[in-house]
Amino acid sequence: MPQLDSSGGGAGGGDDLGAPDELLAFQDEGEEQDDKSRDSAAGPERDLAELKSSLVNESEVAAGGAGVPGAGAGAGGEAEVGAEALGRQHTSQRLFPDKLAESLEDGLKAPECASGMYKDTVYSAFNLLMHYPPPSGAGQHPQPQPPLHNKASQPAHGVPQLSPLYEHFSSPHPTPAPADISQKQGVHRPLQTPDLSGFYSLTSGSMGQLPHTVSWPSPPLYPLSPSCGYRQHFPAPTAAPGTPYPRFTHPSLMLGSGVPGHPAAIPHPAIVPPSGKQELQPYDRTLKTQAESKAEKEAKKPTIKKPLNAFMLYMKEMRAKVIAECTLKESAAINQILGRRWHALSREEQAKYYELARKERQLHMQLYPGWSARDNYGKKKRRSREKHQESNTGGKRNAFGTYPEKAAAPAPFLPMTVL
DNA sequence: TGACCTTTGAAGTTA
DNA sequence: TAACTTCAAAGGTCA
Repeated sequence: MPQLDSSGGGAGGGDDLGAPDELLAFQDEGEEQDDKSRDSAAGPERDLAELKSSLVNESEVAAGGAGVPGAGAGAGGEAEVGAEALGRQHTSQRLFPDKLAESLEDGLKAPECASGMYKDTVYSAFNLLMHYPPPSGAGQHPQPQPPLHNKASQPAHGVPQLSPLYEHFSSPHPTPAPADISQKQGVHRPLQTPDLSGFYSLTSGSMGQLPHTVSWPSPPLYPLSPSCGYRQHFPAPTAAPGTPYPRFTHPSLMLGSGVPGHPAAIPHPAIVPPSGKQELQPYDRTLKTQAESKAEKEAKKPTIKKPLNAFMLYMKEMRAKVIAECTLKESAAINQILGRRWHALSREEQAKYYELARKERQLHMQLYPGWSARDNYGKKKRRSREKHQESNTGGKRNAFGTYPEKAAAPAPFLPMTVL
């Protein structure tokens, strides 16, 4: 049983952010330890074979109209997938009629996909993280944090995405941000610990949002592979001698255009305009009423993204690897593989990501004390997904991602709740 | 152009 | 409090 939060409060020194589900998940993991041991012993080839087998079975189900429940999920170590995943796999099979299975088949055919599947899992980011000082640890000099009254009061371009924390650890150039910058530049919400500032950098996914006005050698700085966000293999930026390495590693440093003395303001990628469209030019704006402008302004408030959970961090790290190994590109297919790999991970391996995710949540809380996941509710339009699900499965997906009407598998976390 | 697909986990909402 | 819903990443796909 991994001691995520109970062993001295973890690396973060706080149990408050330890997600209950982590422990629950591990409890569940513990019950499946035998299965996982068998999985591990069998090696990646077995996993792939099962995955492939499941896909074949799913195709058979699709073709025959009625398959054998559970057969598609494989046997033995895949029991966890079994009934619980049946609904999802039915769904996926339904939604990716042949393409998904085909793409997965193609990917699995690649020898490197099977051979390298579980090798060389890189946890360098986590290892670095483990040496990371606690956010509000002893010896620090916490600065007063002005409360976050509302998002409108935030700097319009100062919203980091927490995942860069993770990415930053993989960076060959962990550039600690100067602690004094936040003070000099009127940072809205300084970090408690200057060390933390070094873990915020621009993410891969939104690099294109950076304006070209930024005066540094842009190409080498950003992750070239938007799919993985890795930075560790990127060449060092080639700046002129004496040119300071561009530092935008902290949201406090990513100041908006309204900040005096900062012509090269950098909107952080985590600040996602809801529409993704350019704002109206000033002369266009005159055409709008004040009310409309106000409403528009409200709608265009920067979005603070949710911190990534353990699985998301795992996906972010492993996605590129899976893509390279399996020559897959469809995220849906890749995510299926990653989901299975995630289940195949040992508890210790998963614990690393849980801990990493806990760190991200800690940082997120420190940076945005007033932020709530609720803030982003409704920002994504779910057009007719519910309708699709209901019509196709006869019911809504429950909290465990299953469809109770079809998959009556017990809740995986039930044992822990009993305990 | 933007929702959908797919995955798990966290957190919010609802009954 | 259990059950349910939404969002987080990612990129191809499709309406």
